[in-house]
Amino acid sequence: MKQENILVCVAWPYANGDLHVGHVAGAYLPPDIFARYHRLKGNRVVMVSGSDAHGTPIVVRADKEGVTPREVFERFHQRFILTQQKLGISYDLYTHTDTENHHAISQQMFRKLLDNGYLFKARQKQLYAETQQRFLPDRLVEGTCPICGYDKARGDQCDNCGNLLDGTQLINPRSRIDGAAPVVRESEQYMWDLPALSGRISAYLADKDAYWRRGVLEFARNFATDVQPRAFTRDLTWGIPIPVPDAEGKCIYVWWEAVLGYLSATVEWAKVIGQPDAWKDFWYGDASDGSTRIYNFIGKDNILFHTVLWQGILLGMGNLGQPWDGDTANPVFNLPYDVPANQYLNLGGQKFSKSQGVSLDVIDLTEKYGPDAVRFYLSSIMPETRDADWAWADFAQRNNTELLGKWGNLIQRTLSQIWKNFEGRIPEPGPLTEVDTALIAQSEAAFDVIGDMLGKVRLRDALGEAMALATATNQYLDGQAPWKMIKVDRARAATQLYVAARVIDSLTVLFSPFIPNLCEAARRQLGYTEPLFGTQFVETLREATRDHDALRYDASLATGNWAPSALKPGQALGGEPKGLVARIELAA
RNA sequence: GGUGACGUAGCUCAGUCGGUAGAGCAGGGGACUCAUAAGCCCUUGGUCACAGGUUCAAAUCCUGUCGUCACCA
Repeated sequence: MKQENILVCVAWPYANGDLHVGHVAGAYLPPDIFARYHRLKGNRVVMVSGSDAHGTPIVVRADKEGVTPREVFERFHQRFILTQQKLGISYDLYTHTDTENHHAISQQMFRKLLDNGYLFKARQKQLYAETQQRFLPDRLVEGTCPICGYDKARGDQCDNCGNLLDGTQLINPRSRIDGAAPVVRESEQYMWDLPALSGRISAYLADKDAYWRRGVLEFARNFATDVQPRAFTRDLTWGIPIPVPDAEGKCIYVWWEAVLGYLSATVEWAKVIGQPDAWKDFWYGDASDGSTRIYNFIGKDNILFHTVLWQGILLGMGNLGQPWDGDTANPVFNLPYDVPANQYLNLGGQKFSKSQGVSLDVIDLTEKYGPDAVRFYLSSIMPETRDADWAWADFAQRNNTELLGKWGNLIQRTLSQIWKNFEGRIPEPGPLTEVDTALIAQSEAAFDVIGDMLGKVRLRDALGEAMALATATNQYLDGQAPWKMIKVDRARAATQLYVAARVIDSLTVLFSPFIPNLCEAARRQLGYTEPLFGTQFVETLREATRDHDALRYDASLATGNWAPSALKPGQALGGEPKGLVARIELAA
């Protein structure tokens, strides 16, 4: 089969607070499962993301703490790297938006849109904080609602009556940072002529019925038909300056350069691996036969940006060639093939909210329970169709009954019988009975069935299907009872245990996108010495004026294949089998 | 306020083009013992948010209400 180019784009976390399990379940774990599957299939996978470094909230936080914005975002960038490394989110490149590379490409984006006629100037009224010499985002202003009179309405919305507001409408506005009254100031900004692109965006959305999630598509179409021009620049101190003369203090609005990160990070990845043109295979490669695909994994709050606005940028830019440099030879960008947005994960029925103490520290969780217990639970309740809920009792129960009871115990009961009765070597099978071949056939078919689900980003279903095969194997063992057979017909018992071991071998691959660590460990117990996957590492990447840390993935040692087991009789187990899955006992 | 999505067993969720409601877990019972008292078999349990409507037939289509969520210069 033809090797496919799969670009896995992951939402860029904003470097202003820690990641919690809700983020992980919604946006970070799904792409990792997806990427691991495609790597096993032998496809060329690049998975990119990074920390979103710019914007006023980071500046405000920095001011509060008396440090620079760079210090704030660097701190969270390091936390994001650590968190995702602990969970095993296998980025080919996890970078950030304050690199020279990203700045340069963002400025190219601005120039392309300007040169292509999609940006125009307009004067805007905005609230300006004289005490801080800074324009204030609407959400950082509060005052009296002009509609209902509520005196703690925010500039973007009134929490009392629910109406949307413009910060300049507030009566007695005051800064939520220091309480000082802001003033209205006019400012000239570049506006993005999104309506000029709406026809092409709608055309892009027209043929997605077959495979986009319905809610995502409805949402996108709804907006694509009626778009307004949007501010493309802001008066910002911490951002990417626009590359035009006399534009002091004007930066590209954070959202636009953040989504551009998907492109710039792919470019950076290509540089880092020493093949500077490799990114073009994904962004310019022939996608007409479906063999080159771009996926964007996000939470439901980002749907608009990733199904309409980002497409608008890509269409508006056309390509990354620079007409002002005489480079017009490049073709147009590929647009995202699918945007499998997830719903939210709540915690014990409440929304995650750090300020109200509703949060779960991911680093802490992985250290206490191991990454795979967390990955398994999040995968089995993954909010693919609607909001889901993290319930502690459910977490422990699923771990103990499914991951441990069905899967871990299946390995343990099979291998320990082999260890005790067959000198720790995979036994030589005799003739296979109908029951044997039926189970093996089921395990082989599972690669297509589960692969199909994974390819369609139905991850929760795929995990359930793998677990069903584990159950079938447990049923097989209970029906065959090799522990009895060993006493009367050693050869038949050998066959039974071989069949079970062989299906387990297949299951270590089928489960591996979800619970890679447990599967690698199970394979070592089966006697394999080579890993399915590569390894993650943190590398400091150097540019001319500054360095940055990035999370990377080295696939050179990976040997996994999305293919049924070819387990060899006689293979020596990797030592006496020991339980792989830890029981979780919650304190009462 | 506008737009969209969702509301199915105690819990987490499936239900494709309308045809007498499903799975896993929890609860109850049983046979076994290789296995981390795990696994296997059987089983209780639902007026499919509510109210109307279309239809021979609606969880499924339409309208309204309530609730939840997201997005909206």
